[in-house]
Amino acid sequence: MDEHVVAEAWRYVLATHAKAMCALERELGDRHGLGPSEFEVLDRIVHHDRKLRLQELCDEVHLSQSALSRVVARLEKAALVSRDACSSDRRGVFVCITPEGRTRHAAALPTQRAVLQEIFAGAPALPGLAR
Amino acid sequence: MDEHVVAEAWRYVLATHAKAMCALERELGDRHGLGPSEFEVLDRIVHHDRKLRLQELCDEVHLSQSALSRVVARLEKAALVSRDACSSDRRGVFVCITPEGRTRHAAALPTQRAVLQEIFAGAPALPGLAR
DNA sequence: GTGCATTAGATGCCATTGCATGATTTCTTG
DNA sequence: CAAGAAATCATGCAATGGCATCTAATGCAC
Repeated sequence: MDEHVVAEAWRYVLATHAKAMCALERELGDRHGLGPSEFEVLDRIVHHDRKLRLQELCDEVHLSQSALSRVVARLEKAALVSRDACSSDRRGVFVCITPEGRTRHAAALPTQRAVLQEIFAGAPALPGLAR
Repeated sequence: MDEHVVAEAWRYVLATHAKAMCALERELGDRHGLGPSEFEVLDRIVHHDRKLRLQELCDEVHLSQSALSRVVARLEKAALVSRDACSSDRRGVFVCITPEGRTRHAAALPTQRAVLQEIFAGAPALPGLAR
């Protein structure tokens, strides 16, 4: 692939990621007391609509296993999820979203959508995917 | 813009950023002892081919002013750049790349290019930009 | 069943980052 | 010129992340 195109694509990814992450951190944090990672985890659980093993979550979020472990720990401390033992494999841990977790996620979702909308609307973003 | 398209674009940005950053960190780190931020700063200076004010750099890299200050401090400790006083504005600091800095950058550049090439070749990436 | 490799998840440690703030210098206003 | 506002860069601090490692549980080979 042409080197110049790669460089341009990389600059686009870097810029978009930086802008979006920064905005998400600010908006989700100020408005809902959630970090992007916390929201992401809640979002994945809501999306699947069932309790998930930590390892399953690990495949879906772009975090190391250790970072995910800590995010879940923070969420549990905030009572937004609970960690339940897995009866079939006692090493495993199920992460269950609590009612309060659902509420917080539902409240934060429009904020996240709005931020991303804003970012990607501003710059045509991904012309190839955008139709 | 369609909500689904935005979500897809955001997933693309997240995934590409994570994969590329991780690979860059590994390859640049192992092969050349540079982090992505360090390389980025060297690259910007080489690109402009002159000494830059810290603030100018700040506009070009996606780092906070404080993070940039520390990256430059690390680069200085590694003797890859020098911090020179700015005579016209004694608050300012010029960042000059050293000969060794140029050498290291030149050595690392192909690695960076190869990593990005690999990432963006693997998945067609940005069809809209990719031709 | 015993022992060894493997897997799941938690944790110690360290590096990097952003925010708030500090110190110094420059600019602006009167 | 004096005083306060603004700009530039450095630094204290806390949060987050990854790597290596630890513990516990499972699976595999014999």
